[in-house]
Amino acid sequence: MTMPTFRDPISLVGPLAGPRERILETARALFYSKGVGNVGIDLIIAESGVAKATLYKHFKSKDELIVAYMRQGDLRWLEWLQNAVSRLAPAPEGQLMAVWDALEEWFSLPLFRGCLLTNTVIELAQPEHPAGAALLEHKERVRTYFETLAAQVGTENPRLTAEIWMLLLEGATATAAREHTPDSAGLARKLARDFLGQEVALEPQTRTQMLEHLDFEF
Amino acid sequence: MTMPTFRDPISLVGPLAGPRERILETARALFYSKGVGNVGIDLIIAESGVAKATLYKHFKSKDELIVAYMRQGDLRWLEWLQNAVSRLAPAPEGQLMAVWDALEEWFSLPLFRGCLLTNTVIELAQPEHPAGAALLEHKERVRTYFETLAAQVGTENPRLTAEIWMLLLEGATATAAREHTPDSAGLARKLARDFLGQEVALEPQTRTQMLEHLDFEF
DNA sequence: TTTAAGTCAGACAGGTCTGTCTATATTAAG
DNA sequence: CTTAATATAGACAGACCTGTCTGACTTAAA
Repeated sequence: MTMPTFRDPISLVGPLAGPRERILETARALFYSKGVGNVGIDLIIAESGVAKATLYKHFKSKDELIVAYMRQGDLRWLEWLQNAVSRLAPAPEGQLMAVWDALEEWFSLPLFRGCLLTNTVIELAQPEHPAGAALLEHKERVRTYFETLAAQVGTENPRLTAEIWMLLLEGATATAAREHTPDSAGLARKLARDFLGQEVALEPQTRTQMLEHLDFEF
Repeated sequence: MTMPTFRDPISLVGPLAGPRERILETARALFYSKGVGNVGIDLIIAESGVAKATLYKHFKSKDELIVAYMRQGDLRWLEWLQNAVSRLAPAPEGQLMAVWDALEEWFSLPLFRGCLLTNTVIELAQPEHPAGAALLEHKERVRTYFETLAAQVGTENPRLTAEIWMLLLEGATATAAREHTPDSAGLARKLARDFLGQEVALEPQTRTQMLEHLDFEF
């Protein structure tokens, strides 16, 4: 009498993924595009094909699911950035500036809507919510990554360089999301290049290699 | 039998303000601190002391109230910025850089939570919502103001300068809201100063006057 | 084959939200 | 004073939301 459980063989996350993965993958797509406050639990279970009791077995509350969604976004985005930078600039000298090329790719995605974690914290608007801490940890991870890239090319002050990269990242991201164009990546690249032109103190050979990377575009 | 209508003589907007002003003032405080999605109509009418039918007489829907809230925030914030800049730098040569001092004041407000319009657009997450157009118009107004300041001090490319000011504004605002400190204003000021140091081409006398303004702090 | 854990489907309670409506009270102009 | 416009208080419908619960089904290991 009862139909056998339906398992879509080509669903988004695949039939082999467990309920937790399917929930998180569905939450990622829906939360990011519509905002965490505009997506109900009922929609997530419908889209993921998971029972409501199963969702609440894996996540005690919607808030907990939101935090898990942010943690996942944290790791996934940073991993994507690092891969994109390595792909765009195989040589270490160009990686610090290749950040802006990677961001331009990100801004060009049709579904781009700004930083997942920043958007969530703004939407929740609750200073005590654990989402705030998750956001700070994410940005600190990104800043540290920038600092290693800066140290790699021998900038005078890798910490300052990383903080400037963060500021330009925030500005370019907010601008790209608002204007629906990736142009702000080019402006950030220009400011970053000007800064490096003043601050970088390298052995002449490495410096020349690096400045070659800075010259294309803009 | 019925109590006379109560009018708090020292209420936020004052007893003389009409219902529309009281609604907008209450919406401004509540929407900004808690987010437009986390504030119900019932709360606004309770805090403003206005009847629900009156609110829906002045605003056809909550969406319309949200847009009016954004338009008000647009004009008020820009007016505040212009006043702050004029106060901080009475001489025109210093006004372009005084923007960063004004922003530092803004970031230092206890209730600061980022750009009112940007936050609202992020929260709504609806590409077709008129809030998006209101945001673009606001930012264009700000950019134009920066361009006049840049032209005032004779920068080589006022348009480019204004766009850089916008990018740094976005970055510093997002950072200050996240970190709960006004420090990002200083970093934006440094980048802005470095840019002007490269780009400004003025008669030597004006240039000297301006660079004096750039020297304090950082 | 039995058993235990995990999953599914969906009803349900209790709350919140927007927007409408009724009925009364106030205000201002003629 | 009369009248028309406006404001007030609050009930209400209809929708949506989170989180709990029941009961049946599936799966895998003992």
